Amino acid sequence: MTAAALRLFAERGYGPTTVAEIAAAADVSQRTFFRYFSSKVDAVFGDAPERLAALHDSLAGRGERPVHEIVRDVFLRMATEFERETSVYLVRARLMTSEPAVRGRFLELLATIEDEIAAAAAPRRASADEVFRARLLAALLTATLRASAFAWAASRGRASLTRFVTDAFDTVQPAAAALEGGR
Amino acid sequence: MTAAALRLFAERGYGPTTVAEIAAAADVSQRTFFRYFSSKVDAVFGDAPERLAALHDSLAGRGERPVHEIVRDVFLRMATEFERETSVYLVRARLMTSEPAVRGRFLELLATIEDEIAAAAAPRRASADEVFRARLLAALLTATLRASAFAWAASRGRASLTRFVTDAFDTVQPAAAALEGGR
DNA sequence: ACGGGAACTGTCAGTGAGTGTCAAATGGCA
DNA sequence: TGCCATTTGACACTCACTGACAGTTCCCGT
Repeated sequence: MTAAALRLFAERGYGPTTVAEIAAAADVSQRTFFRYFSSKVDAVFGDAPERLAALHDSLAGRGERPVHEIVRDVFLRMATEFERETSVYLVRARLMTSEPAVRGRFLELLATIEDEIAAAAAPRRASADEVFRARLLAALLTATLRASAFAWAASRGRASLTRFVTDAFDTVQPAAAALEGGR
Repeated sequence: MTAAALRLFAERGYGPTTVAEIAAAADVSQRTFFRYFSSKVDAVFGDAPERLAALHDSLAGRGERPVHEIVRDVFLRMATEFERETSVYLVRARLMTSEPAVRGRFLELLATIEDEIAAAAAPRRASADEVFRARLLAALLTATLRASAFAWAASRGRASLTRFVTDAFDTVQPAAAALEGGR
């Protein structure tokens, strides 16, 4: 179903493709489409729940390791998957840059990721200041993913996504460590 | 018209309020509403164009000053305005946290701001690597605004927004300076 | 093999956002 | 007053999305 949607989006563009057409291409009713995806744009990010769950589990199962290292690993794992199936994810990346709605949804997903990270980084019963620091840390970390994704999309998949992510984390590392370690 | 929309959103909530109702409250036709705002959610951020223009001008008119200092000043000026008219902007902030659509629009606006900053930070005829560094810098700088805005909204306007912004920029400063100064 | 309940799917009707088209109104300005 | 341009309203239409209900499929113990 996601496959049918992405194919149609790639062929005719996001806007001109109707949900009815996607449903027909996937041999289901329109109503069924909306049982699987809560919106048209969600069909583009069908795997979001799993990715979020993976992040959540990794953060929950961290021992003493700092949050930013966990996040770095998770993001790198994601980048590797993206590069393994470039064709699929490039369609997505292109939609992301051309269609405001898709871009918006992507940003919302990143915000959810950010919430997840911020929650994990804040100590139990954190002060307002600690909450803010956790949020800022999370914002910094998702900034790496956002910048990498856009740069990758702009290069049309020719540049190395994993290298972008690695570089981004290298530059952010000191600030992140300070936010987490520092008093 | 923005005033009428915000009032209705605050009274009945975002979802239940229809565009027809907003238009009626503002004594215009529904068609006219959509001439002023390209979507329902846009009525919440009626001042976005001006703010974007202000940022653009400040960036264009910078001499030798680094981008992150300019952005810091612009953001602080915005924060001051927000705190001057708390009642209006708190409605917005609350909608931002409760309504996914509003939150999405806010994130898109931030992304546009990010584009603006990235464009200003990248040298003319930049290499792919320089473009990425500019993007990352821009992502870091907007992260400060995002974290501050959410923290402020969470505190229901009781905490100091300008202090959040100041603190955020202090922690990001080294990384930003490195991204801009370092080759 | 069979009955029954649960989960899945289709049909239908409806709401509301957003757009194109064109005519009417409005507001300077000569 | 008459002319032009910009703004507004009215109407009709598309499409995303939802609620309600009925039919279908699948799985389970017997």
